[in-house]
Amino acid sequence: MARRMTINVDEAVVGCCGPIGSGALSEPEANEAARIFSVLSDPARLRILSLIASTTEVCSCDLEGPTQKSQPTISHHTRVLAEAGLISGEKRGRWMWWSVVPGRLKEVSGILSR
Amino acid sequence: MARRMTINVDEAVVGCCGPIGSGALSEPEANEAARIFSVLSDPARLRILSLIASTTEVCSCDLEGPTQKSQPTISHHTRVLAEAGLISGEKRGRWMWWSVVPGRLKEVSGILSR
DNA sequence: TGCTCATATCGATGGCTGTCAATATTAGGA
DNA sequence: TCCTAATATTGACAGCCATCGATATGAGCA
Repeated sequence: MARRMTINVDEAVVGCCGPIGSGALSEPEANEAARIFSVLSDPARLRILSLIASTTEVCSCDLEGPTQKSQPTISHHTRVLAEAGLISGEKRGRWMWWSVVPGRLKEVSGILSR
Repeated sequence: MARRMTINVDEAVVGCCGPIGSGALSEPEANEAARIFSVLSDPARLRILSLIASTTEVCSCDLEGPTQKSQPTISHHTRVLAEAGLISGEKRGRWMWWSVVPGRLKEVSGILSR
């Protein structure tokens, strides 16, 4: 049986702040935005995200090869991406399948508009 | 007299990679993209960027107050932002004036599209 | 040329995090 | 209920970086 697993998505993050050019960011706004971008500031994590975003679904086991990272490291990165609301995972049998959260990437990129 | 100062803008960064959802990022592409996002992953730096992006020009001296950071720290952050091609500075007299580089923010946000 | 002031650079430090080995957990199959 | 396989968690460590005090640079001014 399939279960939707959305791990600890911080709801407050989802609409953290308006465009960066419309008024100075408050300290909490800046903290939240920085936290999102820090999730995107790791090469391995970006490659994982791009692998998932380029298809509909990717198994955790198919991420070790392309990224050349150990299994615990992959697990760590997918968790971080999920907690940031960028991807969500579904466990089917022994396998974990990841897919991007629709609209989330657009939301984050919206921070950078003026 | 005014001089345009563009500090060490890495040209190769400008078009580092296509949208994150159109094929897996190569290792160099991921490295470059991660480097850009790491520049955006600091709260103080984001506040500085938003202060500059919300007006046409901001003096370095006007960044210490709102951010509550020391002068060396401000100088460090503006340098990092400039090296990432996000802002550019112009020295007039004793003051350094910063403004956003047109189109650069849009370029970076483009990485996050599918 | 001195003096002052805005900014830049240097050096040191504390905290954060990416990484992996070892281990735990959980699901399917016999 | 064992065994195996996929993933999660834990613990430890190394490298990076934000921060600031001290100092250097350089521009305006008298």
